[in-house]
Amino acid sequence: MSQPQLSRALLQNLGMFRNLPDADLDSILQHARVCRLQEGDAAFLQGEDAAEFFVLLSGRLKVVQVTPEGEQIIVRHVNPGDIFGMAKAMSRRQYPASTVAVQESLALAWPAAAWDTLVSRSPQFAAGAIQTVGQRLQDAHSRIRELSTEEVEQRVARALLRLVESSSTQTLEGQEIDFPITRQEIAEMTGTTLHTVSRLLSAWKNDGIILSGRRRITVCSVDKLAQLARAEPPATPNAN
Amino acid sequence: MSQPQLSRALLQNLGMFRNLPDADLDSILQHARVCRLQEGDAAFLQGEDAAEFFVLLSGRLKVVQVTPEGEQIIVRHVNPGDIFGMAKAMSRRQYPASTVAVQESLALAWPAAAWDTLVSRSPQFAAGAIQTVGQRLQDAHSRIRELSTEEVEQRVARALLRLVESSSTQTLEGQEIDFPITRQEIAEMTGTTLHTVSRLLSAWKNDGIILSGRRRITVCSVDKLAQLARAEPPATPNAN
DNA sequence: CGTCCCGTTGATCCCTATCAAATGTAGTGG
DNA sequence: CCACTACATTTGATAGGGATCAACGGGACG
Repeated sequence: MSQPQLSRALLQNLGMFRNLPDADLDSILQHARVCRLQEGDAAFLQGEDAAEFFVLLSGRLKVVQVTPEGEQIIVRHVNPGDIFGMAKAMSRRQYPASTVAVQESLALAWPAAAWDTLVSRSPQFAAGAIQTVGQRLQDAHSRIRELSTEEVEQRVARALLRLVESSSTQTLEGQEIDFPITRQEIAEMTGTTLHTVSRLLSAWKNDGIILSGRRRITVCSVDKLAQLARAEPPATPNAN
Repeated sequence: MSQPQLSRALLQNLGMFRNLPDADLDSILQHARVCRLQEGDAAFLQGEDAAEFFVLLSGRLKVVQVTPEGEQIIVRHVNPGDIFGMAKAMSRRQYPASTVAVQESLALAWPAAAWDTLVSRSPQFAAGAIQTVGQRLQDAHSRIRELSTEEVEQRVARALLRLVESSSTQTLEGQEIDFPITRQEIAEMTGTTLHTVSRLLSAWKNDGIILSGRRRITVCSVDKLAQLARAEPPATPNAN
């Protein structure tokens, strides 16, 4: 089991691992398993026994729930540096969702038991975990608020903005989303259908707000998109 | 400042406070402030500085967010034994929502600083907090899934079932929800309008599934309601 | 006994899901 | 290098679930 050299540098800037002494970090790294994922591979599946928790080093994952009726929704995306699969830490037996790579990814995995060790060894780690979960709870509440009160157009606009925010690259034309994404997936993020998403994106493409190809989206005008996300701009923004 | 006698018994069965030595519990109780709330009173308001966290001893609260446009949504209800207002523990400066009594209530409040003391004194306390927040995150994801994929009727049915589950009393006619609740509030829980809720409840009343008066709801047939929550029963459930 | 809320019920409209094809685009294997 | 296949996207037509607009009725409380 000769692990590749895992550097402390991987973890020590990762929020929850901050404030841990180097010795602890080293010991933690020794128990880590490296987890390589090709696009489409799952780190784990909904309902599986929550045996491990993970940190994403590189790439991008989506967290997916399937409803009893077989529909999918995307709960969130996992970015490099994020912890995921903390089910056991929340005292869940099984993972409540599947986590799937949307591009080639690299993660570290630890046996769930290691969690308790970490928490008891460092109150800061526990505090970091609470903060992380708390942030996700905030995000979830935001989405609930949006799903409850906003129209599809605003929700889709907001979803794009979040993607730009969390993982996009500046290009000549604008901010390009770093990983391949389909209309179907955007629909699963916003509680609508791929048809409606397609129509919206087509309209926005006509207005020069975005560019898009197969599984690629570039946001040209973040401002106009933010405008749309706020509210329906009254067709005539006042001759002013 | 002669506090009423606060018994350890109030806390020691409260999940997060379990596993704390009696001496610690006593010391914790000494720093608690008693917080009495009349119906309609707020423990704190959205946007206020998160100076305290709370435990509800008796009564019932609702956690409410207002959107930029002034619409309200009910994030969750707080039941006796629940912790609320943990914003500071999640490193939020301000409370992200208001918390308002829907009936006369009694709570304990601690200065936010006490949180860190608790976490560092007891890893179990930290673990309990993570579990609590994790459970709420699960619940939030369930709601997102429902808002994304289900129809209004199912969502309202499910909301009623949850209320029955968490705070109802068996009466002659069925399970009566313990606190006053309006159609408007149910609408705010389910992302719809009071009109639609009223229509649904009227229909269900006709079918003998519920009884309702002003701000009062009794569920007579939990089974039929669960049926409705699952899916639209095809008008003819098959002559079987 | 009047006023304030809360609840009920019509009528109408419109956003968006659904149904149905056609077109485009990558990848594959011959 | 091209035909073939699988998957993504686009676009039209249609229908329907709920929101919205508008009144009215009824119980509680001062």
